[in-house]
Amino acid sequence: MAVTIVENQQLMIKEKIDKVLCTQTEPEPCCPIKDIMARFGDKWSIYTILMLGKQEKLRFNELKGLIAGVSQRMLTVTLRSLEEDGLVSRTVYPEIPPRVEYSLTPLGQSLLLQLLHLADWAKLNVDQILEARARYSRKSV
Amino acid sequence: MAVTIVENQQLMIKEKIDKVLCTQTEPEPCCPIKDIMARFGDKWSIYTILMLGKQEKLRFNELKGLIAGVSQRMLTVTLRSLEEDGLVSRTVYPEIPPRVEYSLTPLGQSLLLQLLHLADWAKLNVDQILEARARYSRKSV
DNA sequence: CGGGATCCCAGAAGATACTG
DNA sequence: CAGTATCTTCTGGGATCCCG
Repeated sequence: MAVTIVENQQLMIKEKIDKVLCTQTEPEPCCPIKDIMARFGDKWSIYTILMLGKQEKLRFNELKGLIAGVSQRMLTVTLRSLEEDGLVSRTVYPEIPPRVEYSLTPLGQSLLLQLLHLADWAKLNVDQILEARARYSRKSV
Repeated sequence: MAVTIVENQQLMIKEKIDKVLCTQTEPEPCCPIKDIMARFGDKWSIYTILMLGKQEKLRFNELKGLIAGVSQRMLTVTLRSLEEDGLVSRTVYPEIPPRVEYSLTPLGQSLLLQLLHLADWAKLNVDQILEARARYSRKSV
């Protein structure tokens, strides 16, 4: 019956959730999602990854030009963080003037794919969300 | 040839990225990802969604008990935000003492599925990331 | 019980100036 | 050019008090 299929799916979802939550009550080792989300949940990481996904190799100021509104400090911080996690690689050419090129690592590329999935969801549902917001603001008037 | 297949895939990815970035240089209407990420990129939204995914209906203090470390203010703020976007529904029972139940809307459930995909990626790659971090910290000594 | 409103602080983000 | 250093500003979030 359709019901049991649905129920099975629900069960699988719950199992997955359990695994994700893991030892959430404990202080430390824990939660992959939260850790991962913290990486690219910030304001600039996503754009950085997307830009590098488009262009493969980019120098610092090229990136800065492509990401509207980012300050050079925040771009530095963002790139460092991504480099630290092995999502972005940084190549310094010891020339004068100096040249530094950034690109996605294979790991970074695989994350990009995930982000694009998420983007699909977002595009698919953005109207519903906007509608919900409008409804909400109307209600609270 | 394999090469052209890979190239085609790359092309599709770049097209997708273009769509996601859309008019990123313009100030306003823009970027679904960023908007969506801003919703659950914060500290507590994910946990809230996961918990409601597990339990269907939860009262405020039940939720507070399940999400380790959340303050009542932040839980309130988080729930309001999720409700505003139509991801969580809030049902008030006008009793004494008052009772309020929260649950995921269909939209929220579909987001949950996406988050679980992301969690799969995270679990699959968490070791690589930790390794990269270790390498990075060793390098900078 | 389930929050709303207010106050306050630490740490994140921005602007600017300087350097190898 | 690609940063680092420093200063300031802003915001997320905790603590507390209150109400229906």
